[in-house]
Amino acid sequence: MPRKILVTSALPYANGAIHLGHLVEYIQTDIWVRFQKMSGQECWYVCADDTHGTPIMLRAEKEGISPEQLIARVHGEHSRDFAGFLIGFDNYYTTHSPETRHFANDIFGKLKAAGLIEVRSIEQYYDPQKAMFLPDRFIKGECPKCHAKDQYGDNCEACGAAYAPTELIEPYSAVSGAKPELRHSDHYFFKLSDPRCESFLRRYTASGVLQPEAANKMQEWLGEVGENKLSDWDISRDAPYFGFEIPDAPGKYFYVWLDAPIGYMGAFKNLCDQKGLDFDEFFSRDSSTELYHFIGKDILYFHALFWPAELEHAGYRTPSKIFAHGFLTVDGAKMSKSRGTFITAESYLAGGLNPEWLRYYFAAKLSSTMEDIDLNFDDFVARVNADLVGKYVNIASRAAGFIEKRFAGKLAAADADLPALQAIHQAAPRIAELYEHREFSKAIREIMALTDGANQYVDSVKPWELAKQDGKDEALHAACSNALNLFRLLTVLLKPVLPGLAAQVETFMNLPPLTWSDSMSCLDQGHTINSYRHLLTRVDPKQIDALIAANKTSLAPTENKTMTTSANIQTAKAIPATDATLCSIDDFMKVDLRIARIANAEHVEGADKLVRLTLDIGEEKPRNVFAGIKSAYDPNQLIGRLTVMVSNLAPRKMKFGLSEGMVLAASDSSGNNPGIYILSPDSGAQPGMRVK
RNA sequence: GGUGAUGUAGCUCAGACGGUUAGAGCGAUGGAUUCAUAACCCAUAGGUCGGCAGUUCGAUUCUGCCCAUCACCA
Repeated sequence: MPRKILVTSALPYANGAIHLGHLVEYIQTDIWVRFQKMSGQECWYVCADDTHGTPIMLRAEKEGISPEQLIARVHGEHSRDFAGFLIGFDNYYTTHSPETRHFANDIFGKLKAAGLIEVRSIEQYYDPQKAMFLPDRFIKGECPKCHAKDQYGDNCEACGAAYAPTELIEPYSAVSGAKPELRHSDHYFFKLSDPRCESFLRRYTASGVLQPEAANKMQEWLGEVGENKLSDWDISRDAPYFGFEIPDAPGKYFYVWLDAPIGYMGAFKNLCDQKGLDFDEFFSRDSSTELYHFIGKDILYFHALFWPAELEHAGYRTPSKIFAHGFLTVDGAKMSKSRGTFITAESYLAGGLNPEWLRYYFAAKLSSTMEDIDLNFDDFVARVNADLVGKYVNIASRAAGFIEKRFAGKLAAADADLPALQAIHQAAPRIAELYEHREFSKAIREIMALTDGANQYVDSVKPWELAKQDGKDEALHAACSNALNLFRLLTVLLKPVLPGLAAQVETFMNLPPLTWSDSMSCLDQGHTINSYRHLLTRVDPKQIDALIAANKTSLAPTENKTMTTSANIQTAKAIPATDATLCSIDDFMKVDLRIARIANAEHVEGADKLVRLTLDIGEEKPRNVFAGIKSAYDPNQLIGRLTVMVSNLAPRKMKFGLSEGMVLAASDSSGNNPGIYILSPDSGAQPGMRVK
């Protein structure tokens, strides 16, 4: 009997782009789900956009569109980004849906009937100009502790102090700038302090649904027995608010954090309706199915306290496990827009980087703990290139040519006793355990050790020598067939992480979709493969540079200046050029070519062909250069690239400003081949280096 | 400020219930090789396990303090 499993990732807010930090979670979840599906379990993966709340409302207003239009657009963007990273949701829905509204009303009604909802008057800042109550984040003022100006209403970024918005000195509305006034309003509260909730949560959080670190954290929030540290949760907001209006409470809306997790149910209900699944089988109190939430550690509070308490007391099942992961840092530091490390999913894909590189890298670093993981770009390049291209893909590349050329694509029987092959068969169940327990980094470590074994095998039988010797056809056939069998097995093990690559391998090797049980078998004698094409390219460090540059919101001043002044030109005597069409070395040396970093590129208003480039060649001030490449390049894609410029070309005054040099580009002067191609140096070149 | 996590070779990480020479991959260096996208194979070098103090016959592993980084404090 397959297990029946429902899996969710946290709902991304419909107010911003998906970035690499988000992707840690979706990739982690997706790998786990793919592993379950490959293993024959009935596993459903749902998610949705989190669409409600004041920030959405205000953002839409600012853009001059309705909130519905905004969330529809963002839903498209998010779906595109997730698809680009091969995140295989069974349903990617929205919380602004009839299903979510239904369950929000339903849960609220049941909690109310259970006496766990209370109406209470609270005092809150109100913006008289916008005629709305202000969330803490929309009130600014002077920090009461350190007196830093323009701090948010919940805590101070300067000194880290936490306080209530009413403690701010000289508060003002971040929406209108008006001075907010305190007003009373009735709010609905979920009575988390009720003894029923407390005793349930003590049991629940200690029952093994949480990672040990998370359970400890909960203990801290729950306090000692009898301490009753839990306070009631304010779940309503006043109009104007983009969300669901509370039944029988005109002008009162569910707080976005109430309906967000309920969105899991909404998304799943919607899937059930599409697929004919039984919703109750997964959500009724006595359900024997499994429910898992993958989340970031920052939202543990909502998922481990509020959410289970709501479900429990509304008569639904509670989550089987809550899996919290850590944050992503980039090159050891928090993601930063100014450093260009706040990298969006869109820019990664647009830069031509392979999503499976990132999937592999994250897998190689993820564990079951809440520890943060670091994306170190040097490590990223080294790891992807060495492990995936150098080791794994290399096995197929080494063997496929011989099979194709010498044996018409037909495989010989695999040697079942081959140690490298046996090692994989034996390791597969252990690796399955590691996937199951979300110890992906350990799984990858094991798989790569097996991959090393496969390369060692190829090295030991030396097919390239066999190929040159007469009468060794059988040995050559066996060696390459074994290698390809090893490659197929490794592909099975990597498939949860690299589904796209695995699909390519399935095509190349002429296989039905690989499942986990295939890790225990070998291909039949005579199995025919298709011709091999490169499965994966290397990461070029230049792509990383371009990616970071493309994500820089404001250009930092030029770093790592290279010196350009001491060019130290050789003045050796050259043989004078005899032919007028030839150019002497001296002539050539007059042209001072430099490696330039395109610090900025932009359209030129009114120009048909020109792009304005800001080029860093290590000088104090970057050069302004106009290049006639508009027809071939989108300025945004140029930013951060290295190219070659003539740095000592006489400056030329143009209609749009002074051009202080030129960039080199290739084009076909006959016009037979359209297009313009600017040059790129090999990796390692630095801005300011001379080209000669 | 309080609480917690982390700090091990150039990089990314394992590990040690305290005990002889602390591991892996990558990188570096040397060799071998050329089937494979200069990939692969073999070997070598590199660490006083963040700092200080304590417990102990013995600590990198336990305790305390300190430093750094990160997170949480609804």
